[in-house]
Amino acid sequence: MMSDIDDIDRTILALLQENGRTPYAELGKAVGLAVSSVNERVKKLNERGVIEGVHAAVSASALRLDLLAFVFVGWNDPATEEQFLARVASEPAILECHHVTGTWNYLLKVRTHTTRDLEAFLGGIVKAVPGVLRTETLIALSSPKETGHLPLVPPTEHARKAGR
Amino acid sequence: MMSDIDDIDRTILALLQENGRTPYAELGKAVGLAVSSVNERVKKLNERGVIEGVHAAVSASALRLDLLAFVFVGWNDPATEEQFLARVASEPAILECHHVTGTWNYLLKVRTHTTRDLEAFLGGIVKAVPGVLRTETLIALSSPKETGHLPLVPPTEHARKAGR
DNA sequence: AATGAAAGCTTTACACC
DNA sequence: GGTGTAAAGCTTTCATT
Repeated sequence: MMSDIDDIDRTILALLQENGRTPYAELGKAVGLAVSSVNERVKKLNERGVIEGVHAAVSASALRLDLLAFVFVGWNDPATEEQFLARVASEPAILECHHVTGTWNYLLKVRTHTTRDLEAFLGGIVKAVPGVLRTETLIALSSPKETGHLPLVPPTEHARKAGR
Repeated sequence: MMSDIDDIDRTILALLQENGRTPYAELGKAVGLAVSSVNERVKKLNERGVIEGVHAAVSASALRLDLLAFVFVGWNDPATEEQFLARVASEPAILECHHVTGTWNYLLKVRTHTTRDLEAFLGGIVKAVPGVLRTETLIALSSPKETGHLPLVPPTEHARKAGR
């Protein structure tokens, strides 16, 4: 299959997920390949979209973005959705927006400096998007885990699951 | 102040958030500084922990991690928390774990291949951690926005807010 | 697909401002 | 703090297997 990801790719992905600037020499040592082979594999992982990008993780607290909130948003009129999504796209305080099952329409992950900023944000969402009827906000008191790192199951386990 | 982040730093952070491998020559052109100055600033941003790391973003769909779920977890006995957090730390399917306000204790963000894997995961959490009484799971049907990029307010706006 | 070697970039260190 | 320069390090390409 064209977009197959073998165990070597998984190891490379795991290392680059951890440190996106790991030198190819080090990746090569980890997987037992020459630098040029690693280069070719990484290039292909990028071309295939398996690697979507490399990004610096910036400290929220260093930016004083101390308030993390999850906001459920609901409406009755389906026409509300289009305007809501336009608002979501242009609002940098919204880190994530998920269409979820259950009684609510969407779940937002939002970072602001203070509760006052969050209040202003909530007012903005409800006021700026006609049709939004209700919101429910949960504040994150702490986040023991917060990573974008996907589970790259160890090669052996993966092989076992695939029935090999 | 020691950990002050000026407008030049913000521009650098915004560019590195977008592309963690932006060459210093390009960063320098964007902020009007020499390559060596950019190098020094980035070095300091790393040392100060403003940049927490650089990570490759791996495509969930390429790994067939097609199911994204938010799981609320609740218990009555406070002693449950310690074991729960140990379980969270060692479970790679859990991408995020937040201690939240409201009727639930924690909110988890979880990625699995299928509903079957999610079912196994939920059974594992409840069974493996004695004291966990209830869970509520929301499935993400789609995610119009999902970024770790923090809002780096434009320099002018920031300056205005700071009263300068 | 993988390899080593050469060429081309990028980062880093440093002397100076 | 910033700058340019030189050395070191990393990535990329390519002829070969």
